[in-house]
Amino acid sequence: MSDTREEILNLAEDLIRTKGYNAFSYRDISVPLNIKNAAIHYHFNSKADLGKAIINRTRQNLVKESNLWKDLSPVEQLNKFISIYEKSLLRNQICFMGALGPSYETLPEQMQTELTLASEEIRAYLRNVLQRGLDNGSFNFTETVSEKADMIIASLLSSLILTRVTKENIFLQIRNTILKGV
Amino acid sequence: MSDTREEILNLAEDLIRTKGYNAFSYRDISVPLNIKNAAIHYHFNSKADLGKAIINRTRQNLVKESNLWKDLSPVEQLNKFISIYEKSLLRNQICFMGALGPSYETLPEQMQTELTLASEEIRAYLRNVLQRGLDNGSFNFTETVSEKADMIIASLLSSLILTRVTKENIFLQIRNTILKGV
DNA sequence: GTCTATATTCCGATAGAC
DNA sequence: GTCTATCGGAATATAGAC
Repeated sequence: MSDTREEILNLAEDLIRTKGYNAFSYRDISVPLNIKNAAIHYHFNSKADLGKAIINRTRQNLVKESNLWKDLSPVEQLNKFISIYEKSLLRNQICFMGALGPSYETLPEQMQTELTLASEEIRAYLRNVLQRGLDNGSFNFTETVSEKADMIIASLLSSLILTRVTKENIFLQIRNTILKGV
Repeated sequence: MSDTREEILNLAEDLIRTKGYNAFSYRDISVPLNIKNAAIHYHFNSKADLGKAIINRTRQNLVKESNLWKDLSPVEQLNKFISIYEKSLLRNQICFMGALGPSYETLPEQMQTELTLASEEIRAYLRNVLQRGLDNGSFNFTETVSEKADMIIASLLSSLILTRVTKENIFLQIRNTILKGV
């Protein structure tokens, strides 16, 4: 992959996760990268293609990372999962689901499809971690695995949003509560 | 307040909570209401003023509703609080915090201020309900009141977003988990 | 692969008539 | 209070030269 293409993806992802899909323009990419908007269109035919590529790359990243973690204990894997959100916080980003989900109805169909696929993969991954933790006795909770997974994902997603709005570190509180509850 | 002004507020609120602040235009309001965009500008000088008025109205609604509920038990008040989100779900809306929070950095300063004030009021209200439930023995949890309140708000906020993206009723799962945990 | 130049459309906002 | 008319700017996208 060309450097330019990757730099466009990196910058566009940051823009989506700080400002949102509908609030960034090609200008926000072309100026910092010192290129013209025609150059962006060479790499991505449309803004929708660019958006889709970003979600798809994130999906692939989860596959890669979960492969790297596959020999870790469920406890360690849960910590790795939570640390993804912590890294976002340090970059003043929210997660891509929290950034794109609220404007789901306005997204091009190909982005909606990609986003829904991503949500299924993330939830399946976490359900698997939680089930194995229950099986080997390192986790202990009364909710179903599905309920617990969705609760963890939901609270982490919002923690990044609420940290922005409240100007308090809601993420830290949420992480504490999650770890107490498994 | 004139009918037109209120109809603008109602429609704009729905647009924010279905599409987002940056994704709706005056056209989305003027066409359904059969008015011209100049008429909207008569009632609200700028889009920022309109956005601020919507958040402010929501703040006042919470004050009014919590006053109506003030003699209910903590358990009943928690159910009323959760039912606010359920009503949003039935209208295919997300809550205004979930709609505006992700694009916080792009909002006019007066909307940011109003939104942060709203978050403080909502959190304070729920903390109060939870504390009184602990005091009279109807709630039982080990987290701090502040942690519990933020966990509940965060999970409800995300439940509406995730219900859209996953096309499953995440809200129902989240509500079950919340009620098991207090 | 990147550029210049431009097409097209839409946006929020305002002036002034009624 | 609502209208017509218009301004100035910004958006995505494309054609064609280099």
